[in-house]
Amino acid sequence: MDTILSKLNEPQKSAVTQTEGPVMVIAGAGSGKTRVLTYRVAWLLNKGVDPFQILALTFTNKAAFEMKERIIELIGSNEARNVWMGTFHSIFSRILRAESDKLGYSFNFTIYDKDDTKSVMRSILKEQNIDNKVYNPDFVLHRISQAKSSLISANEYANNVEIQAQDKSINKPLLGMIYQLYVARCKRSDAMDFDDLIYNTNLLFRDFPEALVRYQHKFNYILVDEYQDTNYAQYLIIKKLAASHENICVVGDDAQSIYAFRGANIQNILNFKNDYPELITFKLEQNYRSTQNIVNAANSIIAKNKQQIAKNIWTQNEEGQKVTIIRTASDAEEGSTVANSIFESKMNYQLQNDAFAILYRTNAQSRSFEEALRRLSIPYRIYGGLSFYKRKEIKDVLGYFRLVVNQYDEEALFRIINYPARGIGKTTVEKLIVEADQRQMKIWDLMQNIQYLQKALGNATAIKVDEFVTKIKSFMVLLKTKNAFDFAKHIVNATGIFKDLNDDKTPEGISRFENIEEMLNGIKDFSEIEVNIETGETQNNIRTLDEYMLEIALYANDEKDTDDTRKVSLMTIHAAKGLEFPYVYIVGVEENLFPSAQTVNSRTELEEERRLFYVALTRSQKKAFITYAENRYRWGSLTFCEPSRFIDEIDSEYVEYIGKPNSFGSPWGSSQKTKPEVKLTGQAINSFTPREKLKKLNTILSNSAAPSEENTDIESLQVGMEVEHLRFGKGKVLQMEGSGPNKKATVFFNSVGQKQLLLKFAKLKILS
DNA sequence: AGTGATCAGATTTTT
DNA sequence: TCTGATCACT
Repeated sequence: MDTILSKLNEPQKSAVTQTEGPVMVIAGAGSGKTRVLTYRVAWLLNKGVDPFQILALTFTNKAAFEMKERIIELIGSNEARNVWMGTFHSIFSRILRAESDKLGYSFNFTIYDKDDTKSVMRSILKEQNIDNKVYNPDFVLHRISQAKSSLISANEYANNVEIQAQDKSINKPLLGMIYQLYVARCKRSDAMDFDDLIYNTNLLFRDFPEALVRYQHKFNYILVDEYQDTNYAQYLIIKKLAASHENICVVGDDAQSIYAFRGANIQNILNFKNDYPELITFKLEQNYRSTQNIVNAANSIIAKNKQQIAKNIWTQNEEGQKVTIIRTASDAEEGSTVANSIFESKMNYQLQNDAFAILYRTNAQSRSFEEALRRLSIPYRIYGGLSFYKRKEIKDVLGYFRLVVNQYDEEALFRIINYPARGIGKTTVEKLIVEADQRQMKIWDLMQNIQYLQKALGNATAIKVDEFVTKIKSFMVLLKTKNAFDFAKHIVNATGIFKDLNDDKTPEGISRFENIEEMLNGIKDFSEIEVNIETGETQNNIRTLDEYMLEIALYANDEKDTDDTRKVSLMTIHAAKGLEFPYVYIVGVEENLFPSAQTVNSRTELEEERRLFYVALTRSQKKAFITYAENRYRWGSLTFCEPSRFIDEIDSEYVEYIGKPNSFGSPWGSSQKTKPEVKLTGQAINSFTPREKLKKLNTILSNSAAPSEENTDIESLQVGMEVEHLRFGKGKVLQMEGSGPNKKATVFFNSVGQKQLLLKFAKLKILS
């Protein structure tokens, strides 16, 4: 264990070994936060603490998984698997299932995702004849989410004089009533939304003190990662659980708080000391990730924020290259510029695709980069966006799974009751809803009473509904006996979904079919690998589909990559939190996009955008690029864009500007400040001479092949010729393909073997 | 009841 | 540009 400690610096060491009492670790970007958390858990385990007594809350399930893997490596034992480690949502959903009867839910309660909640909300508004323009479903749901994160129940909301007055003043007096209806509707469906998982845990601990005491006793050591992003409801859970032993360690960085829009309360970290007067605070200020230039540039940005804990982030790393700011004419050019730049760096430094990340503010921006990367045949992977589990065909199949597990799941029921078509249309469903309402029954219970059905729907339709019910019931019988894979296969066959999609030979149909197959494969993997969560042993028990459902409900966003090709990463900055890449491109850095138009009128929101920019910049290890376009297609039409204020805010000492020769005025628009023109004074750490560097930039900036000396030569290049490459030395051309700017050559080099080169970039000299 | 066409609205970020 | 919601037609 001492060898482990030797890998830590002084403040890290203290943060790891101070296991008793309340501890707060303020960890600057790249200061080894994850390392401290990992080592702290390893340290506890090594001291003999029972893994079942450690609760470690992370921000994503992926982070939890990776941390467990590292701890296992560190202590050389699978014991770490038994640590209660995961997101607030996954850990407390586990606890809620165990205690579900206390709160009036069943063990198999469904977790509604955003699509489900939106659909619930839409149908409530429709039933109540409420104008969904005034009561925009997203707005209403956001409001309800805020209330739940502040532990305000629907009844409290509806009866609170102040809230009601406030809602009236924004002309939305019905919000309280809608909230009540929404809660009743979820309850009736035996379903919890994401906020309920936290809210109901609070209810459990409030109303069942013996349960609270049990968990207080169970979790002797509590760790919370990304503490700056917790909301009030989460904060209170932690506070209650830690109350008896106070062995609580929170780790975070106020400068990286970027989830206030989701209810995160930055005060949780700023006020932590008030709750625990004995608090010991450690600050991790040495950055191990980035070059000096990046650290300094990031510091100069974040200094513009008023609300923050004082800290001094520094690094011993090399000075590095300046942050390069690139102007392009359009979003399409932005895409090709970035793709070309990646291609070039790959060639020049022999880098892998996974050394690069493209970070943007909104998911919608990914398109131009996808297209440009595809044109250069650079593999990429988009994180976030439309995840696998959100695809229509997948949700349809999941609808069956869900209904079989929980028959009261109305969202699932409505989705599949007529898919594939079986003659139960919209009118029938509406009649069912009305009838169930009148008889004060749940829809599923009503559907089992054939007399009621006949009365409400007529004989012919009643039979169809009855057949549907019989089918679902037959699935329910199989659920407990078949393993997940066999069961899922049975469902897609018995319902006709498989045949339905197999018959569809359009490209979309084929892709849907393949997605279903992929899901079945995923389920197969699941049902074959059994890891006992209590002991960590693998067993041969069958894993049933309801277990699968529990697993995926909260993992819907961590889609796993199926092949292991190294790829360029494309993601939003939010999704990039906690990650690092050698080369980072922050793109679309324009006013009204980043910062986003909705945030520029409020100081707190603007500060959050600035923190977001800080997070983006501090993802980079070696080199950061910032790009913006002067024109961009937004919702179909071309709009003019101005560079973001954040570009101005970086201390000019740490940046270099690149733009095409400005044909109309200063490249900085009408900006009053004098801006440095193209400035290339950065002390390059690589071997480029300034002249080569300029040439490189020119290449980056040109979309079409820039005709340089080499390129004119290249026109005459043919198979069999001897060539010389700047980096690889002498070689022989084996093959040529493509034409114009996309002309490629396969060359065998004496030094490194066979390489494929895009002639536009490869600085080849013809020798013979 | 089911299908196809037309039109409006969307873009902030996510467990 | 793309998705979904609504409407008209079969």
